[in-house]
Amino acid sequence: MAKEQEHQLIGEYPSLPKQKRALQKRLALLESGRTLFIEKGWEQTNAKEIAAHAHVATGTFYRYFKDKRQLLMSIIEDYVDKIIPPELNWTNNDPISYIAQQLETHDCHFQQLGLQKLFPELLKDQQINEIIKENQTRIHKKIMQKLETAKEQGLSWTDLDSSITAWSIMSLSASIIEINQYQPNKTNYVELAKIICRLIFPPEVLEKLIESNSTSQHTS
Amino acid sequence: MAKEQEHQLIGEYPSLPKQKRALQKRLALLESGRTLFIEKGWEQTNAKEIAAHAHVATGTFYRYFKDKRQLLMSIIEDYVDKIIPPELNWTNNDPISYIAQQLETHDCHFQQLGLQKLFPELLKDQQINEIIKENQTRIHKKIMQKLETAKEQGLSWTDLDSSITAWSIMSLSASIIEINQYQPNKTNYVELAKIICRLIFPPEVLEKLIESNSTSQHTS
Amino acid sequence: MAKEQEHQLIGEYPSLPKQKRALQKRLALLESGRTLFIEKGWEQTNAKEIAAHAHVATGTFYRYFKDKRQLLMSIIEDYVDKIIPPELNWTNNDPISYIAQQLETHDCHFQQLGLQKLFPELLKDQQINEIIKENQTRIHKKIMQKLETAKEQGLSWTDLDSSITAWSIMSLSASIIEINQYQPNKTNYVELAKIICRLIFPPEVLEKLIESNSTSQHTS
Amino acid sequence: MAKEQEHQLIGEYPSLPKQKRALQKRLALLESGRTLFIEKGWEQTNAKEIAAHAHVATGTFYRYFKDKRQLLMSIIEDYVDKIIPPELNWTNNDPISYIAQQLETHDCHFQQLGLQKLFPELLKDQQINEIIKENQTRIHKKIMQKLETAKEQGLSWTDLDSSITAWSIMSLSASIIEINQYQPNKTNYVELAKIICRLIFPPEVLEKLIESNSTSQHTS
DNA sequence: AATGAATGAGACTTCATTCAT
DNA sequence: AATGAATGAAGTCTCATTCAT
Repeated sequence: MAKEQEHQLIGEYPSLPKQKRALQKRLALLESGRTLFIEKGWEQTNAKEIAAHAHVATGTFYRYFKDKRQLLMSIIEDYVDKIIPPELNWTNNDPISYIAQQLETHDCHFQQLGLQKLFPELLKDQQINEIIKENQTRIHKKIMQKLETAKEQGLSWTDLDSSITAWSIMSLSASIIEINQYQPNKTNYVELAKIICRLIFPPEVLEKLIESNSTSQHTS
Repeated sequence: MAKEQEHQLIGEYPSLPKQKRALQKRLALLESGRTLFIEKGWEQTNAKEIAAHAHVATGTFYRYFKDKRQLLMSIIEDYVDKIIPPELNWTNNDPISYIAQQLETHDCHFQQLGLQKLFPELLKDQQINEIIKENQTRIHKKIMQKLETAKEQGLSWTDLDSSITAWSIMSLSASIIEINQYQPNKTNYVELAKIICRLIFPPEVLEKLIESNSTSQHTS
Repeated sequence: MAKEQEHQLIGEYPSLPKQKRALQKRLALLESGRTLFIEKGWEQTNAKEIAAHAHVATGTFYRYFKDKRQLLMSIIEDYVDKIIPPELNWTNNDPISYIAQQLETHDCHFQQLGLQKLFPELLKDQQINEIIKENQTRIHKKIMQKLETAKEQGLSWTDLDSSITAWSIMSLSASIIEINQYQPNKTNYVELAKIICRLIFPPEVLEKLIESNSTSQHTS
Repeated sequence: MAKEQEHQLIGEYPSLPKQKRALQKRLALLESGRTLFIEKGWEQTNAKEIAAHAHVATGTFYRYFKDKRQLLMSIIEDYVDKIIPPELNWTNNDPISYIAQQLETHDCHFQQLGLQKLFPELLKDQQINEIIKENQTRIHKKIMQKLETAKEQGLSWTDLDSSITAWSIMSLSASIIEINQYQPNKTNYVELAKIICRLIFPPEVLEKLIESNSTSQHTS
């Protein structure tokens, strides 16, 4: 803001189109909201503070957001996919390292957003709840289909229910965040990946998969 | 007030009711609080309503509870162990049916309490959070020890990290509630139990365990 | 309850029973509201001020009144009959002095209430508007009936429409307030009464009425 | 702003628009304001809406009007004479039909403006109040003078106070609007005119006046 | 001149908690 | 102990008006 104003006085306006500047204020509010929600908690943060922290007037807050909740909604809108366990895709890869990497990415995103503390609050919102549920269902379906395919190809366990296995995989994926809180360790990703793989592949199959993928990578 | 508090431990009730009627009022308030919190949500319920619903005066509320939060704390105090994933003990049992039954019990308790809706609120409370964390850690330790023992006895997988496996088991146990919400089914308990067992025992071990236990049960 | 409480403590409290005290607060708020509305105007007065002026907390205001408007409603509720033109009854009286006296009473009430300034505001309220309209219609009906009777008895003009005359009488009655503002004078009441009488009685009839009433009063 | 105001008379427009387009905007705002005030009420209408309805920006509103109130003032400025009871002039006419026609004209104007709903608001404005009062006084004076003249010529009642009669006539004239609301009827104008005439002329005088005027009209 | 985003004072209201009875 | 009226801080949100472009 300081920079901008320097240019204004001199007369060479950066001349950001109105919409863009407005967009910036909106973003400032979003960021300010996210920061404060994480820092002080949802209930402990009020619209006035969010506005002040974003260096705008209270009224401006209400130009862009109906209320505090809508701000929260907007904050997570773009990140819905990141607060949802990753869609694990193990085909054509070394499953363990692939999954481990996915877990790490998911965990990083989540941590970066600092949304852990907001998560409970999010769940209260029916709309958000629905979005999350839909995504969960969608992902569950994809994972299940892959499990079925794998089963048909004789790659996976035959005695486990695909649907429950899919939910389990999702649950385990999500748990990486909690595990890292209790017991932070770089190897958690790999270890959890191994566990997830155990739910999918019998050990001998997994070995072959790793082998073949590492070979193909070698050749390629 | 200062005086009174000197005589009290923090978190204790403003006055320990010794008479029956008083105890009844306290219980009425607890029940009233639980009902309303579940029905309308924590924030949407106020002290006046809780008191009214319990057929006492607003002021009486504060004779039994320091504030609204303490009421919530008291509500869950007795149930902390029930909102925590069960401590799975598979020794000397058919692991699958034993775990399945544990899952069912846990799920039932949880559902009955209707605490799902309060859970997010609970997590905000540092004190409760700590209690939960402690319990989690304690349970994790126990499970891990059993896993280690099992490993030593050659009963369990040797390539999985015991600690992460223990967390995974806990995570899966807790996920039964969510799974039942997405896909209600009586067999979920058994299917999830199978999955948990897969993380512990190689299939051939599990078979033997089941066999021996059913035999031992026959003989006994 | 009031009695009981007097005996509880030494008994020398002003010890107004709860209800009574509450009622007093309510009255204080009503009076405070009336005063401030008249003094500063409706829009310029807010709930906080009304409460402060009545020496109660803001919240107390909202225990007794839903909002500012409801306070206003309550203020005038009891006075609705006083802000409505008087119901003129001239039978068996010296019409002029009777009407003059009625006008004076009405004017005094109105002035005392200081409601002139609030009147415009009152009219905005639909509910109040309806009450006023109903009363107006009721009074109009009564006056008209009397006019009809008088006409039948040959006491009143025969060429004037009773309904319009009734409205005119009401309008003139109400106008005393305005007239007194423009041109304050003790004789206004009598002069306006004369004018109203002119709309009802031909001069010769009026004379006889006055005469006979004054005679009957002498004899009685 | 300070500078600008120095060059302006209080109550004058921030800038006197000299160009056609500007004038049009001003008119659009006036019309927009009038419409919305009537439709939604004074308090319920805000500057933003008025501007939007006139297809100009919010800021433009304040180029033409100091504030919302000034807009209202400007709206009625041209119509002040129309919200004031008509100046009844009965000389050289059939008084009844003349007055009836005046009443109708007044009523029509008033209705057309839709100012009934704004009236209460107008009265709050001191400036407007004064204008109205001045006009009322002026009209009252004129009517009274005519009454005095009539009295001298032996045309009117001798026992009625001219001043009060004048106020009464004004009050009755104004009441046509209310009467029409309660009891809409085309003949109201004539009937009320008759009543007003009764306050001025004794029946026999009125008859003669009507006769002579109709004759004179015939001859002319 | 015109624009419309920005401002911020302040209105209204709720409710956890206290206190007089 | 019990009562419920009273408190008043704190929150949400509006809108007349200003201001940068």
